[in-house]
Amino acid sequence: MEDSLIDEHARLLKGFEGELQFDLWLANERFLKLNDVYLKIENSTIQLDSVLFIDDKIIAVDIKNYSSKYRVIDNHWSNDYRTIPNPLESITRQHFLLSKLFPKQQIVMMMVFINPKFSIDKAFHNKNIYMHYDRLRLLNDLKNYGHSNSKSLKHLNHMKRFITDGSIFMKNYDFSDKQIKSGILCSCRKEISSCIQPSCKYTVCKYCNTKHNTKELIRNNIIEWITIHKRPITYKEACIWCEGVSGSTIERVLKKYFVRTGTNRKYLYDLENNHQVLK
DNA sequence: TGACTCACATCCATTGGCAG
DNA sequence: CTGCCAATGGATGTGAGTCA
Repeated sequence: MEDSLIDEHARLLKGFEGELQFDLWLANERFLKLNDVYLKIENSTIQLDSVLFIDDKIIAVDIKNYSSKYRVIDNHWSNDYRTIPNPLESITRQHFLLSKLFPKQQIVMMMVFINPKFSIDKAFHNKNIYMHYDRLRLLNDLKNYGHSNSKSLKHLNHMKRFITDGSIFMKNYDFSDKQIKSGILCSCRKEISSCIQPSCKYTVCKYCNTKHNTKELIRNNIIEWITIHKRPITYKEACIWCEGVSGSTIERVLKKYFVRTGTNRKYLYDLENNHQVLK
């Protein structure tokens, strides 16, 4: 593969990981939601990482998985390796195009910088911008909009009419499991299987020192697998995916946190609230 | 048909977490 | 600090499906 394609692939994979992380933020919420949608509106195409439909509001969330220190220079952001256009400006264009589908006052634009390693030298004054430590504030803000109802479903169906396949953005990238490594990931996206100690309820990440409940760590990794593959997981697949964790523990996690379907040797484990992910 | 595999279920010694 | 209890991994058993 050409270097530029490898870079592009790494960039897309990173963005994808950010979206998965955001899914975990909302794992216990019951909002109508579309992930990674491409909308064709009057000959323009926009990509939205996540769209939530809560009461009469359409909440478009742009998820950024930047992982370094940025400086604001004029209308650009710079780190040690690159300079990018101010990402906040893309929101304006998305808002403008979305306002052709829905009344402006019903559209909420949000941006989430989900990676703990991201920092910027200027404070944001927009309350709809969230940092990695703002999960609870974001959940609280979403709940203040109400809950998903028939109005939300109507909006979702209206948006679906404008969905395009996104091929102009994605080219021919393949995110098959061959390219995604197994193992337990911390919220800092480092592989921490080696940090899991036998008989220990908690696991401390050696990279970011975050203390995790081991079962919840395993649960989140399995949710990630289900999100990636868009289907329930088998016991064996969970064992392979959670490399380094004993089969007994994986069994207990599957039993405790997931819904089992199928019969005899064809058991599948799915999310308890899978219906909230509509795509 | 029998050996093998899979997906648990059960048991048990060991260990960590935490209340008192 | 101590002791209780919950959680752990490993060993073993079981029943159903697969394959030669």
